[in-house]
Amino acid sequence: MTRDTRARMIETTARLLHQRGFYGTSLNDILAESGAPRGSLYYHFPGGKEELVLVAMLEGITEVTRFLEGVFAEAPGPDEAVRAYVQGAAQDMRDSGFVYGCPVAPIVLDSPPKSSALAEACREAIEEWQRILAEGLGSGGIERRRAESLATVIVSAVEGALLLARARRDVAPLDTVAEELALMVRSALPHSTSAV
Amino acid sequence: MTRDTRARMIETTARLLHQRGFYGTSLNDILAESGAPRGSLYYHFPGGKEELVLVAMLEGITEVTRFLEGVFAEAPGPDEAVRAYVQGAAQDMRDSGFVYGCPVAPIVLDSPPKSSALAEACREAIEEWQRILAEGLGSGGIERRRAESLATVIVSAVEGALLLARARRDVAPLDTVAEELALMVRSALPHSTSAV
Amino acid sequence: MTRDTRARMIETTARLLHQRGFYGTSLNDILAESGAPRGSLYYHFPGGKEELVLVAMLEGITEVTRFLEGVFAEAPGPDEAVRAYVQGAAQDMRDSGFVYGCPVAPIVLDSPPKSSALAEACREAIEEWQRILAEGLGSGGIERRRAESLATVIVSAVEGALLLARARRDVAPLDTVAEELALMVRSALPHSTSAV
Amino acid sequence: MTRDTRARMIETTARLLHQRGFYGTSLNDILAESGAPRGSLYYHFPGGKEELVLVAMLEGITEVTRFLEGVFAEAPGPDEAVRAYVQGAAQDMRDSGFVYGCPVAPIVLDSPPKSSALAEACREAIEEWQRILAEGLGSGGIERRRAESLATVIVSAVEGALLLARARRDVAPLDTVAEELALMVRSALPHSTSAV
DNA sequence: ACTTTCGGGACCGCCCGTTAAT
DNA sequence: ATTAACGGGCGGTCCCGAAAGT
Repeated sequence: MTRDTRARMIETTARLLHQRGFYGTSLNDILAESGAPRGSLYYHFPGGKEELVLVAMLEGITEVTRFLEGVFAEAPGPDEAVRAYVQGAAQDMRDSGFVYGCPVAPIVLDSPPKSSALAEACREAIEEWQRILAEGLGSGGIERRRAESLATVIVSAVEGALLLARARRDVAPLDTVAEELALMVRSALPHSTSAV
Repeated sequence: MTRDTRARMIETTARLLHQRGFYGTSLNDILAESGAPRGSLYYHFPGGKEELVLVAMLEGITEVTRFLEGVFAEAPGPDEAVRAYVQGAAQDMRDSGFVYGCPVAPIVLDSPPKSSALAEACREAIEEWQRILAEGLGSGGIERRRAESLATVIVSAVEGALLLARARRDVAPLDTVAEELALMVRSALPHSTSAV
Repeated sequence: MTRDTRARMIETTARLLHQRGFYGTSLNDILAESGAPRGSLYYHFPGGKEELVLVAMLEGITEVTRFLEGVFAEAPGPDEAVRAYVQGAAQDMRDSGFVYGCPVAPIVLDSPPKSSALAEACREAIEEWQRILAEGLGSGGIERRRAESLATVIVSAVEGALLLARARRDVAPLDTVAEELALMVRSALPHSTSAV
Repeated sequence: MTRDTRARMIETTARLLHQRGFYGTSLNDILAESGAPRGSLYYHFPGGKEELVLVAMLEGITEVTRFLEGVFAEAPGPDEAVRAYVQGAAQDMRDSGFVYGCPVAPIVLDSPPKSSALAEACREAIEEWQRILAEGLGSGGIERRRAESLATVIVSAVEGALLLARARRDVAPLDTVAEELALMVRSALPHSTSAV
């Protein structure tokens, strides 16, 4: 029961963070939706809201990281890996009714107070994703510096496309970005003939 | 004095929205920082917080739109226009101490309630920016469909790069995105030899 | 236009007082419903809310007083006069959708602050109605002391029956009270055989 | 301590409702006078003001109901029971410094919004009192229909006399009504000689 | 290990009244 | 006779966190 309560609180928190950000997510809502009593929160998360949010965000980050590692492990080439990454994000969006996007974006834009821990975690998550992408592109033969630039563009474009998709309630921007990023990566590959 | 009070409230609201989003921006903060009394708020904005936020956001949107139109009018080519656009965003970020990003992003991610007006305005702003970009790219000779795809990627990448820049408190992601997007546009131009 | 605005404000105030009492009636509501601008209120009623309420209440009191005088002037006997009085109140209730009751009751029960003027007016209105009733009954031959007692009972029963009628949204209590009070008065008449 | 805080809030609420009605009774006043912190209110009464008011009113209603049942159980006859009932009301008025009247009257006259629960409770309380009175009179030998009519008149007259007493800050109207109602009931009793 | 109850401050919106300018 | 623009305090609700009590 203990684990259930704790896990349910984390899940609910993650969802509410996506929907309404840090300040828009109230502990009361979390408690009400997860069915946990008030006291339990401070038993499981003595650090209060910030700790709970951090844990929920870290779980989301880990999922994204795992997924990103997976696509590079499984895709036939870097361009296909990137396409799969973006399409995975699109799927999450669609499946969740345009709620689930990037787990760090809402925190970054709300910039909660006393948030060195939260802000740090956001920064590190983004760096990790960039690193994985850069390595994946590098393995495909793209020169290191270029790969890092492309990784930055890819992370940026996906973050932005998630935002556009949510605003339109339509995954079309993610589809478009998936194609263009794949093309961009292909163009950067060493033996590419750059056919568009 | 009238204009001053009203204008000051809008300015303060815009800044706080960038810093902490819709839910993190309290009317008390706005009133305290703009030095306006509570009665004035509901005189100038009978619709309350939502109306004030809408007005502040619309002003920010207009600024971006104007700037975007300007870069295409003045730059020698579409690739340079895109570079100037992203560099303009980078400059705003730097000048504001990593506070000012996109005026619609915080609203989209907070998805305020009863907000058809706010959500609609966000959607329209993004479409407008995409339209301006697509037209600008089209004028440079890029085929219409491709221009629209690139416009989506550009808007997405800028949105995302603003988020990355904020997370890192460093405009490097915007610089990188500026270069890569310019390159991407140049590659799409008809007489391009696509040299990378 | 002046009279119109002023008169409309008074009317609206009277209605809102009946509906929600002194504290439940806001100047904003009055202004909104009467279509008058804010400044007009303090031009016509420098004393603010309390003065406006006093005026509105006094108009209502005068109407009741006039009606009460009328029934005694026109009815064939005191018992019929009392019946007509109560039925008049019932008609007001019904016609107004169970909004209009006694003009002083909401003020008495809210006991507004600094209200010597309002409270005094309520007290005087009640005394006036009792006086008219006592005189009317006395003219019918009922001994003076008894007439005064009956007047008190009649005013009380009507006040209470208005409250019951409103609570039930049904004028039945007023009909019942009309019959019983008429009977009570007839029983008190000198030549009455007290037949029921 | 739990019971104390909750009970104190209810008591204070009841008193303030009598004094100033629903809209004139602020939660701030209640909290200040009962010494309870804000959080306790929404813990004990999640429904907010309306729930607190409902509970306070129901307690007052129960007291009246108990008292009414008591007078019929103890008085030698229906007329004496009615006299005792009215005198009980008079005593409450006097003892409370002309604050305590009927617990439902202030709510009925303020007709709070969204208040089906409150309005319903008022209606039911009045019906219950009428029922008790009608039964008590019926037990004394008064025919059922007449007893019901008299019950309506009695409840009405007491409600009204409480209002008159409060307006005058004098229980005289209640004394008068006590005598006249007792007389009225006696006249309606089967073996009455109807001596006045 | 977990819950109940407290604590008080912040939220946004509305309140009534005033002022300076017509 | 009316208006625009304050002025600031109070409305009910909800906030996050802690304490007391199992």
